[in-house]
Amino acid sequence: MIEALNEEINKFLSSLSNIEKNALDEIKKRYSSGVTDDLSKGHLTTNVCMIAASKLKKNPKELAFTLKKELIDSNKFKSVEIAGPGFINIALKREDFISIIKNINTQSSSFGSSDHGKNQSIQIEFVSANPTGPLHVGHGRGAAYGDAIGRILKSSGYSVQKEYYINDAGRQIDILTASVFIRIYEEELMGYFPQNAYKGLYISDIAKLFKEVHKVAPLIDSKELIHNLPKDEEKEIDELIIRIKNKENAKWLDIKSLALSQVLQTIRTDLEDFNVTFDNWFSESSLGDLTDEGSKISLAINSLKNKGLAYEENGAIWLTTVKDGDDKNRVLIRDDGRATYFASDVAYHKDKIDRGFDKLINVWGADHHGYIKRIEASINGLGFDKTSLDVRLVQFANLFKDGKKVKMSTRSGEFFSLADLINEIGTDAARFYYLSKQADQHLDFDLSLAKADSKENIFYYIQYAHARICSLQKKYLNVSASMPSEANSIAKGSYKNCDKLIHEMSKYPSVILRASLSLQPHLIIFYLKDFAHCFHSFYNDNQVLTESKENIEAIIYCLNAAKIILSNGLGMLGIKPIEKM
RNA sequence: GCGCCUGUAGCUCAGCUGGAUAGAGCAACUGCCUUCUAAGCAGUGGGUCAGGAGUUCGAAUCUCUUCAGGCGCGCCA
Repeated sequence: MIEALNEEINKFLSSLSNIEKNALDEIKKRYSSGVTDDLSKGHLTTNVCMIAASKLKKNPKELAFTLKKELIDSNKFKSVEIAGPGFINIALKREDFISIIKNINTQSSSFGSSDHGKNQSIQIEFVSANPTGPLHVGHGRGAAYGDAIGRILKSSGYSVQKEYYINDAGRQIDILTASVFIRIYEEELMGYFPQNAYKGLYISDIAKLFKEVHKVAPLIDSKELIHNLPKDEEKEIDELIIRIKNKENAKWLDIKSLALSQVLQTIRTDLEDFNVTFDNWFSESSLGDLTDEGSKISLAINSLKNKGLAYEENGAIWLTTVKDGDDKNRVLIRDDGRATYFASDVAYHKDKIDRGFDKLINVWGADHHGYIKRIEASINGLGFDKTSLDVRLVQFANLFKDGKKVKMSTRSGEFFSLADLINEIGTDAARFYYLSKQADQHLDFDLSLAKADSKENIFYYIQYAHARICSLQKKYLNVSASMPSEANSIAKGSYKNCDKLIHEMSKYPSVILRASLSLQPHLIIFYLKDFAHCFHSFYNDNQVLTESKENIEAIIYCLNAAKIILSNGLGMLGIKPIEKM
């Protein structure tokens, strides 16, 4: 019915005298019509008169008076009122208001979806954690967020691709490989273990597996490998890596290959358990090498050089990023000839754009915010529109258990992994609490609360509403052959108590649209909380199953719509509704 | 020092491209279970939207500024 209202409003706007086309277009763009906050203001409301008034320098109430008359004359609505500074509030005819129930039941799982995206292609890159160990709870938030906005955008009519970028080419992978190497040759190396190697149990597991699948030949010279290494922790591990690569290259490559595939498999499994899947896994190493002139990384850097944006200084190759607002220019190729992580990233983003997406979304940890300017500069430099990239920052989540903060560090091996979290509270509750606050804000994740059977656990509050409806339906089907398909007594007005519930349901599509435009899943959570409250209140006021047969049918039909709302809303968050508590 | 984010009820947070009396949960206090799941409902109290100035019909929302807190400022990834 909002469409019908807007149609009348547009007719009204066009009929205004002395209106320029520009002004008309702007008013049409800026005004909004929607569902009222609550029934005391009618069903629908529009601010068009206030918007038009400021544009046309007229009195909003005068405009409202004229519009009101035309809306009444259209005979499409039950009543029209002017309110406050110039709002127009509309009450729908009973049958139009009630039609929302049938609408939801008919559209069912697709209710709330739209074609707003017009099938534009969006690529979302998220998680992309270094494959050096299992995912921790910090990664979980990015995973939940990226996956949720993927689901929301898809339902809003976008063609979505979800991608994981595997940083499998850098120093971190070398450290991972060295860590496994040391565990494999623990005895020969006489228990030597550098400070900066990864200490997690999974390293030993990979070492053990390696020994099972490969014939482990003895080291050529174990003493030489660890003899007289630098004292500095960083230099120590780097020197060790160089020595192993030089002296034991075949073993190094075998170990690296197994370590990487094992860690990636763990990550993939953890994500699947977390109900997150990717359409594409993109490997950094596939960007190739600087020594290969035809590689993606060489082509990207040459393109920047040819445009005069990359220059040499102090033996390194730099990209001018300052003109795009960066603090300083950035190094692409180090003075020793190796590419930086940034160079790979430039090539990666070029590749993404070359693949033809209309829009790219990167979900990054908030600690990377200083990185945005330079990547935008590189996109600009490559001749693309930097506004096609939207970087969404996700703040770290602090985990609290029994009132104490849980620390996380991959290297020390002491961390609360995503898998631990899933074991502790389950995938759905974990996703729910990750998404319960704006992604770019700090989140205190309280494990005890997420598990609690108490009122303050909003996750169960919402699920409880769904379960209660399921329970009613089950009881109804004990005495009836099939689910009802009409809400006659509500339509006739002989059962009015659920109007508030219906009104609340009618807000759902606009909530989804708003969440998709702003990429904010938490809006859905807040809506669901309000909606669940509305349902619980209704449930408390009515003894449904003792009503007349006609009323029972009408209410069960109506509550099925409510169940669809809850189920669809949770579905946007990747959460399964609970049928029984 | 520069940049980004944040400051709303005792606590944790919502608040749409500026709109109607600033909302919710928890905590506190009152009530509601012989009836569909009380993990529920109804109600009461609680606010100078950090401070100040500006923009306008209208500001928690936009601009400037002060104060307070967090994060980032590598030829790391």
